[in-house]
Amino acid sequence: MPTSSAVKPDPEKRIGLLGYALLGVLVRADLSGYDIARRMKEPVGFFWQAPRSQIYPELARLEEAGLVKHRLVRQMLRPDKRVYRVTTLGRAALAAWVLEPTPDIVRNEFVLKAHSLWLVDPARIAPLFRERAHEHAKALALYEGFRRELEAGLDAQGWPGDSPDLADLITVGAGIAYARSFGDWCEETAARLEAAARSRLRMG
Amino acid sequence: MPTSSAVKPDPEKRIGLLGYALLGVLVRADLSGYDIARRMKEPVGFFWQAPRSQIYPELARLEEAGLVKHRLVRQMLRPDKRVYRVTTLGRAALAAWVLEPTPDIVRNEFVLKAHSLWLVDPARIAPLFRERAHEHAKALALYEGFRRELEAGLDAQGWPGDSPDLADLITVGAGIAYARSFGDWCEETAARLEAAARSRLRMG
DNA sequence: CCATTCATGTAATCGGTTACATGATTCT
DNA sequence: AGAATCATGTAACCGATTACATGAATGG
Repeated sequence: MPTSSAVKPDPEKRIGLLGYALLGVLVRADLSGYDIARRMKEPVGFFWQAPRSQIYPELARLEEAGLVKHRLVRQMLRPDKRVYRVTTLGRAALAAWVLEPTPDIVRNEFVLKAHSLWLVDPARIAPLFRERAHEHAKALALYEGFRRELEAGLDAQGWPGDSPDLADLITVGAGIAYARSFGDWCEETAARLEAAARSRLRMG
Repeated sequence: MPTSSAVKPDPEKRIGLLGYALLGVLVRADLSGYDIARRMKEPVGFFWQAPRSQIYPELARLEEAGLVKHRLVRQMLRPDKRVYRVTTLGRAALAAWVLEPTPDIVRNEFVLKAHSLWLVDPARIAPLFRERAHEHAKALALYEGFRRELEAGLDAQGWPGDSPDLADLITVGAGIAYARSFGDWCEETAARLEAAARSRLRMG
């Protein structure tokens, strides 16, 4: 019998990806849960999403763990709000997590459908790919606009220092890579399916 | 007061993405749960994953819904197994799902980390991106090998008919697009971070 | 007048991960 | 002798989605 005494693996609450996502938003600016939710839609939502119902309890957990703290901001025309700030401990935890190894898990519903597309008349699916290509093109234009702004800002500075600007540039770069490559794939696929539909017609 | 009588929204069990993922594997060949699990790792796992603990109960649910059925295959040197087959109903459900609209949700842990990379010394993160670029390059070579084989098979056939070959080609195409574009992004980012590290050195 | 914004949450449910449990056979 | 393969599952937990609940102020 070894010295083990049925120890529970981890009594201190471990922080998950959602927690780091929120910390990543909060290190850039002090925000209320509501404001975080907005940013989890718009810039951060391009690579990570979280609804309010997930954000509020997670903020409480982060505070319990000492990674953030809040102060009450009283307002008269709007409801009072809790504004959160990352603590030194929280900042250190986030920085340490960045250097940890990252598994590469891909879960793509559209590709999952593509895998079974052979069950369906190609003439009926081709438009779905055309449409999707169009959406990616719109997203691409948006991201490229963001990137131009960020590049202008960085050129003015000379070098980034400890501001998040370089990280922002890198992040939109990922969005651009995604939108462009999947957009191209959608168009290529649409073309292939249209060709398949034509040869089907000829063959009866 | 309207005519509503607090009806539960859906008494018939609704099938989720996991169910369609399994159907998509099973329409191609009759398999045991164990064999499905293997394919959920290797070819399908490139865009959708599922462990055995998820697969076995889901197969039972699919059978209850009449979308698959199984027969017992007795073996003498190996344990007996249940081999599943998709029913006509299951095939129709899968085909219908392919034509449904698909939300575009991206959740990328590596990009989430990149968003907070400005908290860390660039000289320490650059290698992580170099490494990741290398992994994508390896995956890319693998996928391109698959594609060559599939293309050879399709050229021989002339046109795809009702076989999954064209869908396979399209699916590896997505893998290639992903591996190439994220690989390039990783290299570009590594270069940028190395440059940032150098200018940091100069500035002290 | 109705929808939206600001602001906070709870509850129920579903989907996914990790660990546990068993047992013969074959490979190193 | 020990690890891996074939074959089936269960249980506990965690993370994420959807729906519910409240209430003032502003904009169309």
